[in-house]
Formats: sequence, C-alpha cells, structure tokens
Amino acid sequence: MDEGDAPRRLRALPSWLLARAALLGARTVTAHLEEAGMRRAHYALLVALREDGPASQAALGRRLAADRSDMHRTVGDLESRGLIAREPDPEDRRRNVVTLTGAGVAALAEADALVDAAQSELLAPLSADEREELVRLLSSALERA
Amino acid sequence: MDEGDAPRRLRALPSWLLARAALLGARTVTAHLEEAGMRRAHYALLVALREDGPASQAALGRRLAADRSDMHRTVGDLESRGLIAREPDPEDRRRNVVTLTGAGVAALAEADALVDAAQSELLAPLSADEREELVRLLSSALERA
DNA sequence: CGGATATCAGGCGTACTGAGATTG
DNA sequence: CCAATCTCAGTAAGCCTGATATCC
Repeated sequence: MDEGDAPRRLRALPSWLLARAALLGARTVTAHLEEAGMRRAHYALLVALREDGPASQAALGRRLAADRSDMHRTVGDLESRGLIAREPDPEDRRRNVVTLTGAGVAALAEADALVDAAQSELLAPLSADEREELVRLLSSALERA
Repeated sequence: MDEGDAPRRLRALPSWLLARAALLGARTVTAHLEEAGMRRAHYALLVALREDGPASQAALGRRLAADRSDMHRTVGDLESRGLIAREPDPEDRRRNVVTLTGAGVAALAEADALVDAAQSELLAPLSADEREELVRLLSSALERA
C-alpha cells in the first residue's frame, strides 16, 4: 500500500492515518466475514440484537450510528436469509420489532470467530499492550462525538 | 453519534473503532476544507506535489495509494481551477507531468491551516502525548501493509 | 514482443438527503 | 397538529475493475 512512500505531511496527519488504517481494517474484516456470507453491517446488527435483545429498526440505527436507509436494507437482507425476524409491534404499529432467530445466533457465533481473526491480522505489528492503548485512545477521541 | 450506546462487543473492536474515528475525521476535515473549496483528495495531491516536486499521474497515484480513476478525476479538477498544470512529458510522451502553479501554492498554504484546525478539533479529547502515541500506533499498524 | 502510462467506462458498498405514508 | 417510524428514491464521494490507445 506504499504508506511508507506517502508525503511526510500526510504520514503525520491523524485524520489521514485513521483513514488508511480504517480502510485496511475494513478490507481485512470484509475478507474474513465473506466466509460466512456476511458483511460488516450485517454483523454489527446481529451483535446489537444479541446484546440488547429485540429492538425497532430506528433504535438499532441509533445504537449503531447507522443510516436509516442502510438499516432498512440490512434488515431486509438478514430477514430474507432467516437470521432475523421482523414483525410489526402490536403495541406501536409504526414499529417493526427485529429479533434474532436460532439460525441468526449460530451464524453470529461463526462470525465472531472470523472477526476476531481479522483483528489479530490487522493488529499483528502491535503488542498486546499497544492494542489496548490503541482501543483506549480511539475510544477517547470518539466519546464526545 | 451515540458511540457510547453501541454494543460493548463493537466498542472493543479495533476495526470498528477505526471505522468510526476515520468517519469522524473525514467529516471534520471535509467540513474545514470546504472553506477553501477543496476536497481531501485535492489536498493530498497538492501536498505530494509540494513535497516531492512534479510527477506523473501514475507516480502520484502510487505515492498516495490512490485509485487511478480517482487520480485522473482529481488532476482534472485541479487543472481546471488553475492550481496545477498538466503537460505531456517531452522525454516520455506516455506521461503527463503534473506541476504546482503559483495559485496552487497559495491555495495549499490556506488548506494547511484548515487541515491543522481540523486535527485539533478531532483530537480535542486527547493530550499532546496521547496524540503522538496515536500517530505512532497507527503508523505501526500500517507499516507492513 | 512485453511493460508502463493515461484515459474511459462502469460497478459496488457506504454515507447522506428528501419525501411520502402510517401511526402515536 | 406535531412527532416518530418505516419505506422508497436519489445523490455523492470513495474504492475497485476491465478495456483501450499510446508509448518505452
């Protein structure tokens, strides 16, 4: 990727480094998740359902900081593959309640392992301490956003 | 952006944090550069020309890890605005030699300040030491790519 | 003949916006 | 009437590929 050849001004710019690292991370995770026929947005949605239980599409979109149009499409994808179920909420008929199916739980477990493998590959040059520090710094930069 | 509400699994995933932070950085830089009527690709190209002198489009693309189609479009944009000049290389007539114009140098100086301001805004929650550490960690993760 | 360059055409996933219909 | 939700349509920039013409 020739980052070493990039102009020094760019190599010292946090925003530029973040963009390059994020692209590398996205490619790595995408490549691994491909084995499960899943994309990153699919995985994030399934994780949110497992952790916090059934929710409306709007709530999921807020929690994942995802766009409503993309959420709509992602939910449709996963529903057509039987990994989630989408049913109207009887208490508020504007809402679609999204729930994880048994197949979804199984697919998610497989995807977890793939995503973990991708992290290891992505952060191979860093020690365990450095990986923790990176997570801490990125979390700090994001916490007020 | 509600990162604080995101599932814990995602908040501990480096690839996810990188994606969120990079998006925030891109939005911040884009917003600041808008004042100079410039996009990030334009800025990166001008920086490369200032630092290493005139170059062919292919060389610039390699140095910036940029796609050749986008490079073609970016060069066209900047040429039409008079910030760079594109002329066939007399020594190798396959090549277009791209050079920075006087107007380009001036626009780049203005953009430098805008980009610096964007970095400060992006990294406001971090101390100076933490910012250096973040740059170091990101560089390490990228160096073998 | 490769190999490299610039260009053109297009696809694809992501981020974002506007608008309509339904319901609370 | 206003607000929230879901849906659909469309825009824009970024990443990527294939193909062609030109030139070393």
